[in-house]
Amino acid sequence: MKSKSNHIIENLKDKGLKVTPQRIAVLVAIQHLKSHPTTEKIIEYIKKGYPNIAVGTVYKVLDTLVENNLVKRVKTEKDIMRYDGVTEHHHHIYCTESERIEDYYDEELDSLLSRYFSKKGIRGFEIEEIKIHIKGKYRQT
Amino acid sequence: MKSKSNHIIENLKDKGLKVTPQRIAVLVAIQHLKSHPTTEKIIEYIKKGYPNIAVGTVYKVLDTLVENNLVKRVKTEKDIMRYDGVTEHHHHIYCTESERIEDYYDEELDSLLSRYFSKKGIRGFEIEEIKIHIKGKYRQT
DNA sequence: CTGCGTGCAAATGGTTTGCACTACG
DNA sequence: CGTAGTGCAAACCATTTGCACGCAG
Repeated sequence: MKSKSNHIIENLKDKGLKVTPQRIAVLVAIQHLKSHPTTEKIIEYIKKGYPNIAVGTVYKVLDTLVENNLVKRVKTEKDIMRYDGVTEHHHHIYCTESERIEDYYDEELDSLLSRYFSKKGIRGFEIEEIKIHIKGKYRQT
Repeated sequence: MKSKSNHIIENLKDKGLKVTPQRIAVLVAIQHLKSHPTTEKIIEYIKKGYPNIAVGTVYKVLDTLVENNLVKRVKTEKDIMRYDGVTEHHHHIYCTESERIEDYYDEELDSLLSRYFSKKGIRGFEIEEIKIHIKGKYRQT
């Protein structure tokens, strides 16, 4: 917990952002919840240890964090926003039966794709990032 | 236009949905607008030729169409919904400088991916669909 | 100190809902 | 004809905003 907070504090400082308990709380919440939480879930979690935080503040903090790439917004077909605390490149697995969204890391796939697109390219378009959305069902093994 | 409407009517009938002018108007609008329009854009377009349509009706029609796979919701990092009238499998190119979202078809890529995943798989997960999100910038040629 | 960040509460705006009415099949 | 679909307007609810206060740098 200490080391996590330190890491978080560094990240904020590196971006020239003021280090406030609210920002730390939001980052800790996202890391702890892991499951690409909604703003609601984040607020719910934070309120346990910090009942006075304002809802508006959480939204503002999230905006700031997204602008500074400390957190990402997750693409969804719903109109409720979800967040991702993992900043390294990764893909997402969407379960069609639940709200679950899992991370998917695959370097082999990444290099396959980057090879494919560096050869093929897209006319008039400069590719910055390629993310895969895998849709399907989890089955009990 | 005639042929388009006929095609649309068939699609509705095939799903066992009643064929109403409102549903036709929504489908025509999405096809005509092409650019993965927001609900607002769809309503704006329909009102030109059909000023009395109710906003609520358009939302209900869109829900019905999505449920019946005649239209898809487009994943976005914004909380405003966008729609896609193309039901064949395709990918999306997101421009980071504008709101543009373009379709991307690539059978070679599709078979590459399906080969890759049929070999590799994901433990405990049954893949239904793989979609690629390509993020970057359009450059003037 | 000095302004960025927060708390609070009201406002916004896309989307949903309930109900009486209409028209598709 | 009977019911699925529509129009309308009020309700909803996630998110935004404005402003006074407080704390990080």
